[in-house]
Amino acid sequence: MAKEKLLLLDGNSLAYRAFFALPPLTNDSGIHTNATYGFTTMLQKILEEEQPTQMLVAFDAGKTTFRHESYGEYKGGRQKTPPELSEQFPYIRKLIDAYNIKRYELDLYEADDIIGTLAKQAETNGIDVIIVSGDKDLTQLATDNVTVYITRKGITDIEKYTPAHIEEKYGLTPAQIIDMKGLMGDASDNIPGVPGVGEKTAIKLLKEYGSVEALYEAIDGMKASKMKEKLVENEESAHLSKKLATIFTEAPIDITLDDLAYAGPNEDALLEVWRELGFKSLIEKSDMQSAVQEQEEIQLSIVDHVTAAMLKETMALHVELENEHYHSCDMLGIALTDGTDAKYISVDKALQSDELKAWLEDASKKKYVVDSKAAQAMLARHGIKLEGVAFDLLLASYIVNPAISGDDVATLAKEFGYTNVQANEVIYGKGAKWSVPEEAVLADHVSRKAIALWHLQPVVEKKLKENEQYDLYNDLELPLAKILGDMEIEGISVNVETLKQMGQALLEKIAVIEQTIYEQAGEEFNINSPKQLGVILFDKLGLPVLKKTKTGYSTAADVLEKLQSEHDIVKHILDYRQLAKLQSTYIEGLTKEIHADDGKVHTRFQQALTATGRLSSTDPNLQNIPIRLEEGRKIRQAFVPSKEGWVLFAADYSQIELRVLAHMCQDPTLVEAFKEGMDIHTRTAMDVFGVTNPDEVTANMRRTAKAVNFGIIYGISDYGLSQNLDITRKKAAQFIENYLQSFPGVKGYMESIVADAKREGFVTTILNRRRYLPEINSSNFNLRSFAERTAMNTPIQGSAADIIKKAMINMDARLKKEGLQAKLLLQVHDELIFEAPVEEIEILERIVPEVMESAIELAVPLKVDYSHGYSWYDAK
DNA sequence: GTAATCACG
DNA sequence: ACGTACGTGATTACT
Repeated sequence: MAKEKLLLLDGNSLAYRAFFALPPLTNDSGIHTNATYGFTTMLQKILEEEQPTQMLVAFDAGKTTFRHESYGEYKGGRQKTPPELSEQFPYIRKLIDAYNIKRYELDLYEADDIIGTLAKQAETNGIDVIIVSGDKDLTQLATDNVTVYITRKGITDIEKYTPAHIEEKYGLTPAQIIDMKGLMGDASDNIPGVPGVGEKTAIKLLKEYGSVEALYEAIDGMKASKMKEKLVENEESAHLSKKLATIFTEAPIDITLDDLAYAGPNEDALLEVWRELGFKSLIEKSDMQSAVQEQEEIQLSIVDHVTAAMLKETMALHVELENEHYHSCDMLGIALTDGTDAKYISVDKALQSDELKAWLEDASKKKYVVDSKAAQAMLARHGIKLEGVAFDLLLASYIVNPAISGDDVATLAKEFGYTNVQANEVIYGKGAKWSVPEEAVLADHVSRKAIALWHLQPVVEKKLKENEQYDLYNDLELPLAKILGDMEIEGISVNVETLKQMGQALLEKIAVIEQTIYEQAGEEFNINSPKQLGVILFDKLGLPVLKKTKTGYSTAADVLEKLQSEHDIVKHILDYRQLAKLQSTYIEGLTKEIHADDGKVHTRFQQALTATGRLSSTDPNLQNIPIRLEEGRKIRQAFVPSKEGWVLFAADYSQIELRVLAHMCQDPTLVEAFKEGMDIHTRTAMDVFGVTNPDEVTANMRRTAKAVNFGIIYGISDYGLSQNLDITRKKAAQFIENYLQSFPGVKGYMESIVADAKREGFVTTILNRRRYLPEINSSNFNLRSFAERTAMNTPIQGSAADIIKKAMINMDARLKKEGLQAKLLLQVHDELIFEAPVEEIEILERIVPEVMESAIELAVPLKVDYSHGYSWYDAK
């Protein structure tokens, strides 16, 4: 049998090390994970390298130890453990348990003492011992059979202390480490030592005298010096300090070496904890991922013929898709359950069944689904109009907590403690290994999803009601999903020819600029590579470096703009960048997304993604089509109506976020300004610059005021404003102060919303959407400041999102009621884009502003601007 | 996969 | 003193 090897870990010390060595990390639920992650990687590495036969992690027990009896101030004056670390200790314990590693703590004793005691016992029994800690004190335990591993700066970087290494490093024996600490003390443990004696002096003294005791026996013979005085004066302290630093190797532990046998982790439990903590890279690296989570049996039947008897009044329905691109991918299967057994129906059978089609289209038959919009869009491609969605797990989870990420049923289910369903990755694999399994496996997986939905519907709805968010979910998000589905399915026509011509013109221009840049640089290089560009600009041409990134020089537009006067090449690079962006993203990228069959693009609006409640748009993103610069704006000429004689109609909220702010803070000046229909940036300029007449406000003053207003919405900071306006921080701070003095209501609101967030842990919008801010009470300045700005911004941005969502629902109803052909196509945060027959424009001009302005009544009026034209470009 | 950049509100 | 504007998505380069 191989020689036994005992690994002893200092749990507290390693957790602290990991916490301070790694940047602040959090998982999807906002729990900090830097200590747990560092601890885990360290553990993984050491397990692999050492292959121990026995293991234990020791922890410090409560606050007081036997050392406090002889010295009350022991470890006094220590900083309180940061809450971001405290919250991680339970997970570290969970991790250790999942590894099947013994952990131990003992009242009145520190982890050191437990480790010392066990190390001694093991050595007596001829077992090799390795001790791992971040605390050098432990090196006193080193012997020929006991090696002490101390982590260096990182956590996986380790220095191995054997007696020989200690001799080499300090010229001392391990036992003399204690004497060294007795003389020099330890600030972190509040051990006094002898003032004025540091590491160097302590080592010198010990080389000469051997120990603290021997030193004091010989002290009379020492020649008079300042140091001798200090030593004499602090003799008592030296002895006490040595005593405190001595690790006790006779602790009354009630575990034996036999209890410490280590035979490897419980892989399922470990994966479970890793998933909870969001250690995706570790899960992927490990070969445990294939380990199938223990699943309860389910009752399911694969049906050949859908009968009316199978289709109940209320059922969980799952439509399994190949991937997230539901406008183009395949459907893999369908499962239904009413809480008894589950029915799995293959795609072929499902599409042949008129009974199923009728049931799916029957609004009175209630369906519990996940991602109703995806199911709606997929079924629509097969001529089935999904109706009667009564529960959508994706949306409900998002409302409970928008930080919950992922659209996999397994991921969402787990948030609510339901685990009887596998992650897609487990069933299909990922990347190149992705494949659809045999039907039995697929049927089981899809059925489990339906069963999960059935179980979760009451659980999640209860949670929504507890948080008073059921209305937001049921009356806003759920009906909105269907409207968004209709919009996506409808799509918007894009003229390929227009794009093609623009692309050709762009390519020619780009080629010319490219040559000019190469000439001015004196060589050819990849202009698209910031790294290569940096070398040309800052090394070769010697332009001044104004800003750096983590990896090198910054070549971002704001930096280049400041360098324009330095060299002609800069302007050309800016032009190149602008045109290259248009070409790659908006000409080539957009063209790829045009469906060949209808000449349209069908974006996907992500409804359960943003932290604030906004939508986002992907494949293609239609919410960032250029508008600010004329060259880019022309891209909009390619967006056209789908029918002859139709036009595009666009309506946007004017200053919706500032109006929301006015409503929430009730600042009299701000409210009044909106009620009187004033230009809000001019009004702000008057207050910030102290002028009484709007005519005195210059264009520049208004521009500055506009930036201040943005700053207010974003959670103002003087630095941010100074960067934006390219002014000094001091000036920016002055503007902010002027603003807050002029609008005391805003100041009060900002203060109270941050205070609320600190108390409740979350902020809310007008319709009670929540965003949790776990870092609002962090002791880390950056994290806390970020959370504070978020607390100020989210209610504003989120409430604006609430308003336009409500407007979309009301608008959809209104279009139906009026019997119009006009269709809503796009939403871009504060604007709605429709297409309509030209003869309906007059009606739209009347009803769209009316519906949008009355979506939610605020303390200030909402204002909507609108226009129409043959293309999106012309609807300005 | 991450970083840098840039498009939008 | 700390280092920053809020919220997104796509492309490219590079490891």
